[in-house]
Amino acid sequence: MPDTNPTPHMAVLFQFFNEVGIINQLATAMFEARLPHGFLVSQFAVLNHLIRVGDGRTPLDLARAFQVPKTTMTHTLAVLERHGLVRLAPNPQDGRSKCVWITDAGRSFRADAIAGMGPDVAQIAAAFPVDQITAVLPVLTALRSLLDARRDAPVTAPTPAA
Amino acid sequence: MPDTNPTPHMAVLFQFFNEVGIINQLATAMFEARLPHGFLVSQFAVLNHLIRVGDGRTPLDLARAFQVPKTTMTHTLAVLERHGLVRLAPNPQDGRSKCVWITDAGRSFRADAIAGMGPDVAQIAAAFPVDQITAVLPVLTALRSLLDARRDAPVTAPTPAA
DNA sequence: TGTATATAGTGCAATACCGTACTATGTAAT
DNA sequence: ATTACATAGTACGGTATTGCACTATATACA
Repeated sequence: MPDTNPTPHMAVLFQFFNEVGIINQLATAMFEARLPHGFLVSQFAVLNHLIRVGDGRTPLDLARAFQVPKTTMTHTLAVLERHGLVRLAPNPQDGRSKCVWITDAGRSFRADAIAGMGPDVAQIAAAFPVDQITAVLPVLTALRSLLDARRDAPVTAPTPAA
Repeated sequence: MPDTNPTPHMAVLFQFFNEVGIINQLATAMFEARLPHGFLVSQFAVLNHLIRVGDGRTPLDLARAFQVPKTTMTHTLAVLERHGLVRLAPNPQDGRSKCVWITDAGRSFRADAIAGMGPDVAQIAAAFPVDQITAVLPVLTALRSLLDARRDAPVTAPTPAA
């Protein structure tokens, strides 16, 4: 009978990914409660990114930044464009491509959203030592990089004749 | 003109939640690549939970454990039941409720899945100090608890105007 | 007992996410 | 130039997720 118990390493990683998943759900719900009804964090995140990192990027750039499939980004951008929060223009550098520009309405939307989230974040910061979050960030970033790199070169199942 | 820049605390928390979201996506994709085609981590996670914590629980217990709406758990359990991986029985303690039991097929499914994930986890453990993950876990758990508690008593602030 | 209220689960509809396949455009090799 | 191949974006379909409304059962209390 094979061993069906995960190794200690697996147990730690499972627990880690489990916490990560739950935190993600709770934080998503928290932030979405502060967005206008029907808007999603994924949409806000794109607007925020366009301001933080700069707009004029291509949809594919954005898809890579958020690690989502390009079809997902197409959809997200379509929603934002439908609401007038971004504008899609042809990419003068590449006829296949487009550039994403945030509109004034998009800037307002983001500013209002951030303002609305302020009290929540303040409450968290008051109840939880932000230092600890800061301390944890490098580990998360490093692990994210590893997972990202691994994605392009996953473990190849034991191929005897490789 | 109002300040549209997030506070330093907000910036840290945004970055944190962003990393958490991306790690969640990458880890989900990694694990799902090792599940039989079409199965999702959310389904595997329930099976894993039933073995780790014990089966015979109610759907609502499971929904709470994973912090998902009960309708989501209904759906996940329906998929698992359709594949014969869990069995739903009436709850003798409560006529409104049910009990979820994992089947032998469900145990095999979980064991196979964990075995399939082994090489990935081993590769990560080899390339990344698991000690750091272990060290980070208490912070995540504490923050998760805080978010969870906050969920029932959020900041009372004017909801955004649509 | 009877009535009001709370809780467990589900049906339904809306939509986000994402894989596949396709079009259009760019790039490289000859 | 022509051909082959690579890349950016999208249309479409399938499924997960989730809010709302509903049923059935439990609980509290008069």
